[in-house]
Amino acid sequence: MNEDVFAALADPTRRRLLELLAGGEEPVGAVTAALQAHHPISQPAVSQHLKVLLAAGLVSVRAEGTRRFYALEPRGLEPARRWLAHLGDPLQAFAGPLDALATEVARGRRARRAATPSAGQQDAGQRDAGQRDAG
Amino acid sequence: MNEDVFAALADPTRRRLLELLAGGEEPVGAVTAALQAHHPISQPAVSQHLKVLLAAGLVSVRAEGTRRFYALEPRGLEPARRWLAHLGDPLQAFAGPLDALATEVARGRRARRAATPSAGQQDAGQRDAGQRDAG
DNA sequence: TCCATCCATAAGTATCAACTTGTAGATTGA
DNA sequence: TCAATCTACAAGTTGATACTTATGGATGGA
Repeated sequence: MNEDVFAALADPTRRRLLELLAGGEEPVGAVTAALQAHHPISQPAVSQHLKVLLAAGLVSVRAEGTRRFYALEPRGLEPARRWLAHLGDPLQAFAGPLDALATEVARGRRARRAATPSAGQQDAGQRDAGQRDAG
Repeated sequence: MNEDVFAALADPTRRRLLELLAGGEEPVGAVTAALQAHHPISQPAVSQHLKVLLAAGLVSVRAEGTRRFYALEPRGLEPARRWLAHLGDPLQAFAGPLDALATEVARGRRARRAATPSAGQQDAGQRDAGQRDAG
């Protein structure tokens, strides 16, 4: 649900946590021990990473006794997957959100093409970044 | 090539740059202008972002005159795509890399069960990494 | 040659993020 | 009730990173 998914995935420790949870739900202590087998890390640090993953919708929690079982939430990865897929299929992708940007870029191309190359094109673009060709 | 691909993708400005370049190669000035249509950002900042994307293998450059054309490098996204795909297919994925970790997790469970904890709690678990229970 | 343009690098700042230690809340067992 | 265990929160530190302005190198036109 969150487009901060990529930010959550940026940390290698968090990616390792997701890999661990891909095998099934685990309590915090178990994944902490698993991480510690690789490199020293404190239990609060793991809790904080899990919190980030939870906020990003990449994991879910279930309490049982004193333990909290975290599980991978596969649907949370969909925004990332979709974004990557669309970037490979630029034909129809990003039509909406990129509309304005595409317009800007297209203007740049036109400017370059039609340019009476004596005048700067981008300087105008940078300074005049207010005008919009909204069309 | 780089597993820092996720780190490169973590920044929204860099993602927007990739979206812009998905429409075809563009010189720095054009993408700078496009970004500036959204929010103020300096040209050096854009250059720095492009440098990060280049290091991550997500874009390529081509010099032409005074301009440098950046283009999306679709193959650079493959590690990210693959990682996401494998996480969705946990059945066979990560069997190798996660083997050791899974072992650790299992050992942690056993340790918790069998442990005679006199002092530390899970600290003992990571130090204890010697006993093996083949059952 | 001189100047303008395009872009990258340098240097400095400020915000953010990952980590630590310490501790508190919740649950379980004696 | 008391002690032990599991986990999250609080506060503080440190390093990374995203940004700025200033500037330099390269190219192209007059």
